[in-house]
Amino acid sequence: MRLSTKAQYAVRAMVDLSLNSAGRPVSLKEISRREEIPLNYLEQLFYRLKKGNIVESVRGPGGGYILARGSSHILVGDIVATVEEPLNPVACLDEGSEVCSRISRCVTHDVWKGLGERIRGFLDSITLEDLTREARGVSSEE
Amino acid sequence: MRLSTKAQYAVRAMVDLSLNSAGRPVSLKEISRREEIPLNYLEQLFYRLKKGNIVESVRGPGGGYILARGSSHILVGDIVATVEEPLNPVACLDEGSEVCSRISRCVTHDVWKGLGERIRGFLDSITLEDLTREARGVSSEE
DNA sequence: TAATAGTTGACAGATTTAGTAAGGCATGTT
DNA sequence: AACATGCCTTACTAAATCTGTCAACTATTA
Ligand code: FES
Ligand code: FES
Repeated sequence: MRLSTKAQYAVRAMVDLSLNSAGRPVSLKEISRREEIPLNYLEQLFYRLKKGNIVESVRGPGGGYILARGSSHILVGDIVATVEEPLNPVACLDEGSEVCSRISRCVTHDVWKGLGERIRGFLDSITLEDLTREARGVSSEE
Repeated sequence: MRLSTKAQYAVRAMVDLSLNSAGRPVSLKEISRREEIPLNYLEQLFYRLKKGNIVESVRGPGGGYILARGSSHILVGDIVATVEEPLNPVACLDEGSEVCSRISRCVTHDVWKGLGERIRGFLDSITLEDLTREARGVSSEE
């Protein structure tokens, strides 16, 4: 029941982006340095994030990425779902999949379905703005 | 964010066990046949389930497994946690692990921690009895 | 036109998972 | 006592997934 590092990296990178973008685009190079995430790996992640309409890119010198919308409208669940395709606990929930077993029409199916809904529900209850605000608070504390 | 087949098999097998044990022990051979789960694989699972005090074994001919306590006191979360050791979404929650990054003392950490708690909370809210009852209902419906 | 920075696909190494194999042990039956 | 049943335990392998790297390309701006 592990989240992939993709998801962890993506969320951290998005917080970093939101935190350090003062109107201007932020390059992956910067994020890579600050967050210690391999640049090439970040590229893959942002490729997906862009296709998921979570960020927009600005090409050329001085370019980079910017948020596609206000951070209060970007949910952690969006980021995770975009980068880690099917957020379902079991394969049969994915799309055109068959039932896993015949016993009583698979009672356990509903359990996993409910679990998936809880997971999504929780991650969708947190916005990028929440994390950014918290990050600012934490770094000035102590 | 996938559950291992271990967890899926284990829960299904436990429902099967609870459903088919009328006081007498149920052999893994039976469960294996009914649920179409490889016998050797089941043995591994029940080895753990026994160590987790969820089932008890009866050796010798006519032996098998029985529930260690009433099905209303066995939580789905117990089964999953026993068979799929650390139920945490990220490694740093496990035990003696280091912090994943230094940015602002890792804001995302609390998110994953909360997620783990939700997952456990949900799975702990369902008992084996719930599933057994449902299984009985479903098979007679329709 | 040269430098910057994003875009995209291919690929390899490491790790994890799923499943198999095999031998041993305990218990009850004949 | 011998045998059959069925649990107990470890070891191993094949397959899938995950993580990260490489390399070549395209668009933009100074
Ligand atoms: S059919 Fe979905 S868990 Fe069995
Ligand atoms: S330290 Fe736990 S997620 Fe970063």
